[in-house]
Amino acid sequence: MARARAARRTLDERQVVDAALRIGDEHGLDAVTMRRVGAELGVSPMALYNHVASKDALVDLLVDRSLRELPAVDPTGAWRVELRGFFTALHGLLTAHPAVAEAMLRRPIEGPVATRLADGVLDVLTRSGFADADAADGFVTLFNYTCGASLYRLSRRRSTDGRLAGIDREQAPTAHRLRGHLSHAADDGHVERALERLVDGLAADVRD
Amino acid sequence: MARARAARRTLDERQVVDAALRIGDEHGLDAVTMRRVGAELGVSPMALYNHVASKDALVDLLVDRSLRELPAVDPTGAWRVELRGFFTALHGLLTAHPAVAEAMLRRPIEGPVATRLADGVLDVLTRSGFADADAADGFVTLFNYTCGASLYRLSRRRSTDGRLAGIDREQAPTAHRLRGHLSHAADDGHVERALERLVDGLAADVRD
DNA sequence: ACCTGAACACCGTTCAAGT
DNA sequence: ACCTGAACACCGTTCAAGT
Repeated sequence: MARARAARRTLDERQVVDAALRIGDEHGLDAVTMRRVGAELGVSPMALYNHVASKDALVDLLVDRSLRELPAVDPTGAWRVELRGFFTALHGLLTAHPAVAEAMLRRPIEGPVATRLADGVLDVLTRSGFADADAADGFVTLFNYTCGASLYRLSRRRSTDGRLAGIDREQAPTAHRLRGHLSHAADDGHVERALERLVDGLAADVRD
Repeated sequence: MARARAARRTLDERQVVDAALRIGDEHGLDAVTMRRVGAELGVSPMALYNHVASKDALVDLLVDRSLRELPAVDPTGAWRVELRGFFTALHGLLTAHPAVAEAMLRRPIEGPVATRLADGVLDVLTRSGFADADAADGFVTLFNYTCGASLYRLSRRRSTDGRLAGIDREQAPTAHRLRGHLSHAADDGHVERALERLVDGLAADVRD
């Protein structure tokens, strides 16, 4: 009974990152401040510096932590299937955790989890007959599109009503007429279809 | 002579936005603070609020201002040529003005210039036989890729040495071997080639 | 009509001090 | 070894005051 009480409330990196992720998911990356994370953990802001080097380092850890949710690709699998699966999952992650999408563009991502995931994608491509340069180009193209698509959806969500209401019918008649389609272009189905096309487009690079 | 003297140093919105753009291009978007823009203009930070509604509004104006550099698309032109030209120019703009790229993802872009440009792209697509939904999808896909590619290059530039040095050879052998190619995937030539492919991929949507 | 200065409620981070 | 409180140099913005 004596050793169970008080629970030895020791802080560690994992708790700090989890708290930051919680706040980020709920209130956006801007809400992730050292003061607020400290408050969430019932601790002084300065206590966090015993476990993370800086605010920037905390954001990097937050990204790397959440990337763990992604399934690794099977390097021996069919490349089209693996790529579609991976980037669809990445897009799902980024739209489910907008703070991660925000963080990925504020900071270069070079954490261990990100690196391991990229390695798997590149591996399946080179094993499938892609030259090194084509594998790298294909990966980066898909990655760039996926981040862009997540950000586009995020910005739609942040927009006044998410429906592109600000478009002037006189000044921009076509954009005005297509405003509904422009909003829906961020939907899951459309993104998945675009990813499928991008993946298929890489087929021209496979050497026989 | 009497009315020429003292030059009636009146501040206006244009001067404020120009100063913000100057600071952003040189020192990044984070350096664009009301205090610093005020200092650049030799004026109190609070003077700016007579010409822009808020810091966020100033960033929106900064984006819209710099988008003016882009050439409008010719709605009667050949859609492949027009699209390639427009998105290549957009990518050039975003890499030349990193602050604009940063701003485009922090804020939804709905300014008048952005809207007019989008209208031109959508117009050339619908005139060329694209259904409304396909035109919107195609535009958004290209836009997302272009923003993503600009951010990727920006993050490479921000990286420790821009060469992906942090990749562990044991943990991620393929990524390590391809690190040179991964860095170069952000180069102009590679982005233009990817844009060309994306544009060509849309051809399947044209109804005859 | 436009500008200023002081003030408020925030930031990240340093540093000396506590246990 | 870990945590705290005060302090510093910043933010955006409000508000009363000046011209």
